[in-house]
Amino acid sequence: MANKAGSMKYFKLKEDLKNDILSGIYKPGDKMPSENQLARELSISRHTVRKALSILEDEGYIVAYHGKGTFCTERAIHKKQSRNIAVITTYISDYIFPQVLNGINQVLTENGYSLMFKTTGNSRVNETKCLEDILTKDVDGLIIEPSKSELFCKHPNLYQTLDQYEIPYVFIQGVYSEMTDKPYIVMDDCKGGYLLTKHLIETGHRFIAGIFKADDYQGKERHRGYVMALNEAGIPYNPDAVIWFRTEDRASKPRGEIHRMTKEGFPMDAVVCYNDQIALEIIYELEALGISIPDDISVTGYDNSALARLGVIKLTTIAHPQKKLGEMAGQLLLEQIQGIPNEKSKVTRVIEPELIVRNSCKDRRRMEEKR
Amino acid sequence: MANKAGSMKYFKLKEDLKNDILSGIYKPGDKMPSENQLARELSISRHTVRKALSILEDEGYIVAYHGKGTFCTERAIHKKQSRNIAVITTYISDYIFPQVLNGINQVLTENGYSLMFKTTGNSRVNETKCLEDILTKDVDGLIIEPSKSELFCKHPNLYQTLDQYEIPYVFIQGVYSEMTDKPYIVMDDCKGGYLLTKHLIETGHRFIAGIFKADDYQGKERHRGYVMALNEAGIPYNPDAVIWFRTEDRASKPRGEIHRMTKEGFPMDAVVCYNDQIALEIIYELEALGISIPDDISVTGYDNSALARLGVIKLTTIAHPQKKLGEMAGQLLLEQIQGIPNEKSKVTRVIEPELIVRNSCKDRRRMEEKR
DNA sequence: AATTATTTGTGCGTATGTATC
DNA sequence: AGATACATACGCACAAATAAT
Repeated sequence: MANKAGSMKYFKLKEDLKNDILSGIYKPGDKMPSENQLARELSISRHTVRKALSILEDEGYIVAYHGKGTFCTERAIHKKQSRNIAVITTYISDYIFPQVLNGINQVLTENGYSLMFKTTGNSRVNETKCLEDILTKDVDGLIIEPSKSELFCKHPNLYQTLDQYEIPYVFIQGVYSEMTDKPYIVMDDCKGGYLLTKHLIETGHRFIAGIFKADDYQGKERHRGYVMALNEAGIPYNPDAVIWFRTEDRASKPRGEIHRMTKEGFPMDAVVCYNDQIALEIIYELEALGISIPDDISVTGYDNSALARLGVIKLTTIAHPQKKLGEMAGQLLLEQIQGIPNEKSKVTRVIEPELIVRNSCKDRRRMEEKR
Repeated sequence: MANKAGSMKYFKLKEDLKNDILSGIYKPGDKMPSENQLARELSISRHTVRKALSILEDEGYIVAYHGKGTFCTERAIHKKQSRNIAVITTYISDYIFPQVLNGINQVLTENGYSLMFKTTGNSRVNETKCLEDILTKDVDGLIIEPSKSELFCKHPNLYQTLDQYEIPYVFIQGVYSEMTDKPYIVMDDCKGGYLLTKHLIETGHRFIAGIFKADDYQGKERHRGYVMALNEAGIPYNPDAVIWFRTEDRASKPRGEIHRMTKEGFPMDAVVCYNDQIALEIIYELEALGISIPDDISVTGYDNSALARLGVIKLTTIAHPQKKLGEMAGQLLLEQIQGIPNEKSKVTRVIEPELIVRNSCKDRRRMEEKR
């Protein structure tokens, strides 16, 4: 009897208690009213009270101790603490990623987390899939290297969902331009491009070509630094001296274009390359055309990868503290997870680039002096 | 009353019913006895029956439909299909691992799985931790590269637990000698060592030193092949010509010993090295001592890593189909997961080694002919 | 050191509501 | 309409753990 509209008393009680907890009436650690007390005050049976409490316990809001009482859970439990963290990168085995992953792995396993890895192959469709997939698992946090970071973010809604679930995330290597208010760790790629170009200018180069990646943050930034250095030295910027490539034509376009420019007699005494990989390809291409590196043309790389040190021609490049980047990302994410939400959410860290001079560039001032 | 030893009737009933389901008395889709029927037959109250059933429903073994009845869940639920797979390796960024992980990643993500990575740093204590940790998460399968695989397995009980939970696992790179009945994928390292040594013998070498890793499967196997080739050619095996090192003294011992042997005038015209990394270190050490490679001493590597191709001295080595190994491991694990358990559980695949000849070895027959 | 009150955990019996067949 | 089965709810009794007396 006495049971019409607001049926399912246990459900209503459960919801009421949950709201009381969430609104702070019962604070973490507080003792909840005893079962008998609730039953008496609400004029319902203890059995019904127990059912409601049992559900709340399953959901993690309260804990019952035999003989002591029922207590509101210490740290808001709706955060399930899976101690899993997801890492999404473009590639897993290429280039600098192994070391970055190594750094992430080290910091986070030291803190008792397990890592889940996913790769996008620099495809935004895959990035969407990865994010959706991760939302079905439960992870405490996310480190993500955006795919084609210079294009518009394709799925802001997924990041909103992450925010709703209060799953912190940290960008590395690049950021979507609309999301720069989120925590991210990048190298100052602009300054890196600037340092390389400035070094070439200071060592007597005047016709400096550039090869940059069009569809990521780093490419655009390195190009920006390249332009800054030229402007600063009063050398006019020539768009025809810049080759833009994308993920899709990575393997063919830079070599093809440099081949064409050489054949057409485009004046060049140096090439600033997007990274070490491209630099080596350019060197092979130029040497195949009978051009000597660095005697005829100087070439710079970026990242100081293993490739830069091992060949006959050792690349002048920018040091990329790969493992350090991973460690910093792990550390920043830990702070996001442990720290109070809605506070210092705009943390960003920038890694300073460092110029490494090797023998892929020639100091052309001496030649002038010798004349 | 009537309540002594087998206390907690609901618990006992829950366990009994679970066993009945697992042992096939109730098959997926079957209708379970009604609450009243169970209560009557077991002479317990319906309330107690309900409690037991409610727990089983939470655990996913049964589903209750209002007004219809309670049914055994379709696909045996105790296999929770988390679609997570764990990968445990010794290292993550070193050497050939990135490519192996790449292969695993590709095959398994294509099949809708997410990967969880853990590294041991080749420490068996860490391997134990990783396995324990993985048992707390739920994974559908496990790919593991054993740490110090030539030593006795330190935690057979953990693998037994995996068996109990019916979590399939696949070994890569090596196997604990007690567990060769488990599925694993390894290269025929013995044959690889044999091929390298045989090649050196055929090209006129007679004083062939060897450097091998003592604490893993691969090291022992490669050494075995080295000995086989020597025996076959009638060259006596000289233990003093073999340097054994372990994970701990990896960085110092091989270089130190080869230095000592050289200084002592130990006769050598070739060195078979455990892998490319060691080979390069030995080359540096020997060249620092004024010995020319390959003119004075030939050196072989193993794995055909990026290191083997990039230097001035390009290593004669054994091709390691790194990505392929990862793909095969992923494939084998998928078969274990999808296949009927207790069937073809002894699947093992061996990768054939392939000799790659480069310029770190000299053909000394020509010298003899010229005389 | 033993007792007592309080509180949660287990179990029984009953009644009513509601969905399915 | 009626039988069956699960869902919700009430009341009671006792066990076991805890804390205070």
